[in-house]
Amino acid sequence: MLHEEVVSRVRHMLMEGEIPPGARVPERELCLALGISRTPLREALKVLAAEGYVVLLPNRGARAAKLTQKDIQDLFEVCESLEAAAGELACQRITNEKVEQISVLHSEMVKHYRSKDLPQYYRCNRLIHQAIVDAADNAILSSLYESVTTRIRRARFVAPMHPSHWELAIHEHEAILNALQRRDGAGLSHILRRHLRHKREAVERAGFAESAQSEEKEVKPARRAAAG
Amino acid sequence: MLHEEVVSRVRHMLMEGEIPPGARVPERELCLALGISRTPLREALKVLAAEGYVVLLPNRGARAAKLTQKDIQDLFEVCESLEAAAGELACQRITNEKVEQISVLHSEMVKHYRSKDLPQYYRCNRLIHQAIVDAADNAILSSLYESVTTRIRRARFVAPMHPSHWELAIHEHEAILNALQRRDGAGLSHILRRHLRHKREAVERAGFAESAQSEEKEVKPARRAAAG
DNA sequence: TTGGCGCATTTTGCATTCAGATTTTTCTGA
DNA sequence: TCAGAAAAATCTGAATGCAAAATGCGCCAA
Repeated sequence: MLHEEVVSRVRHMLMEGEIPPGARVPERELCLALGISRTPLREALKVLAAEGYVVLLPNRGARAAKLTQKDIQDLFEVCESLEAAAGELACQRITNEKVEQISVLHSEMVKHYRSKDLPQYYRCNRLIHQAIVDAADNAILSSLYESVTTRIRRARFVAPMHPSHWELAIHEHEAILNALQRRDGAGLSHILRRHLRHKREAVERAGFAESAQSEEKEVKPARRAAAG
Repeated sequence: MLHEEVVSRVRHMLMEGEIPPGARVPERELCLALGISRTPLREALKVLAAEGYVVLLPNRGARAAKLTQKDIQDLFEVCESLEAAAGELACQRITNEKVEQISVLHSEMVKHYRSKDLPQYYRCNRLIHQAIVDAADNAILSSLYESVTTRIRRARFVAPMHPSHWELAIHEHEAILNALQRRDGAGLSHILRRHLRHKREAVERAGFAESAQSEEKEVKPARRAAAG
């Protein structure tokens, strides 16, 4: 099994909350579950620590990193800057074909919006933002964006999404596509920022209750009830 | 020896060019040199790969990552956005004491400029930029900035710095301090961007000759002329 | 002389093992 | 019954060992 395979699988577990934030990462169990020995798992944990998914306590193993409200705020702020930068650069560098591809994705997304298919809508949404970032043709930017959005997604705000916010998001996406077609870097940058701020506001409204409680429990069941 | 210790030491080696870009990372030798076994070294290499300092080739070990002109361009672009974001946020959040500290650093830097003490000048310069980023009070931003600037510094453009550019940099720093004191986020953001662009231009002018040659050697003596 | 093939050596990736630290359990005494 | 201490069990961090892959070389044929 490749190291990267182990890293993704464990990262996925952390993302999905199979290992809840603050909980110890059970080395032994994971080795059993993945069918590997401790060596590659520990290597993966080091990488995940560098990525910010776990924290390593000397002689006390690894714990799944907590995502505080502040962490999420920080991630959103950085994400906003990265997207804004991507918008500026994308307008300078994007090809007509790429714009066309994004346009197609956009139509598809609107279609899913009309049929209120949230998962598919999210999928298209992600692909569009990803495509814009990739169009900036900056590998560093892409990798940081990937890292930041993944960590944001870890917070799992699958709130049902208020209809008014959803509609607003669609309108913003129209503006995004429009700015991209006009190669209006400043405009795209601006609208991307606003778009993400709105998302963040929606997320904060929806997420507060949920994350407040998970903040409380000091997650340390130790004996019994390792993961339900 | 702590894992982090190993990571820093090897990263330092990569930064200093003791392991030149593109060269294989000799596991065995490094173990000897650091007095450790392969296990912690390999863990460190995984982390450094995640950080982008080395690339891991399956069953072929690790190689020091190359820094192409494109990589440097990408890093500068991202760095610019991060600093701009930091400037905006810092103006909203910075305390008077922090501004005062930066002001002191600034004076010190000007002093070193007057006496043409480049290393000390660079030191103050770094501390000022770092302080502004830290004043943004965003842990994610700080860590990404740290990572990006470190990687830029790896390129080692210790060009003697043109007097005209140096003077310009000082003027820009005056403006930076001024914007910070006025809490002019937009202004600070703008001047930080311009400042970094100028640095990048200077670096590109100075660095081209140097990096062009190191670009050539395919650092892979092995079979001779693998990609001549 | 040169190009291709096969074998020995080296290197990589992972499992296993070992020493040290930590946590849990048990025992003792009040 | 309970607090504190000692001992056992567990867990972490690192070294070593082993199988598989890759590299280096030597040989053979054209």
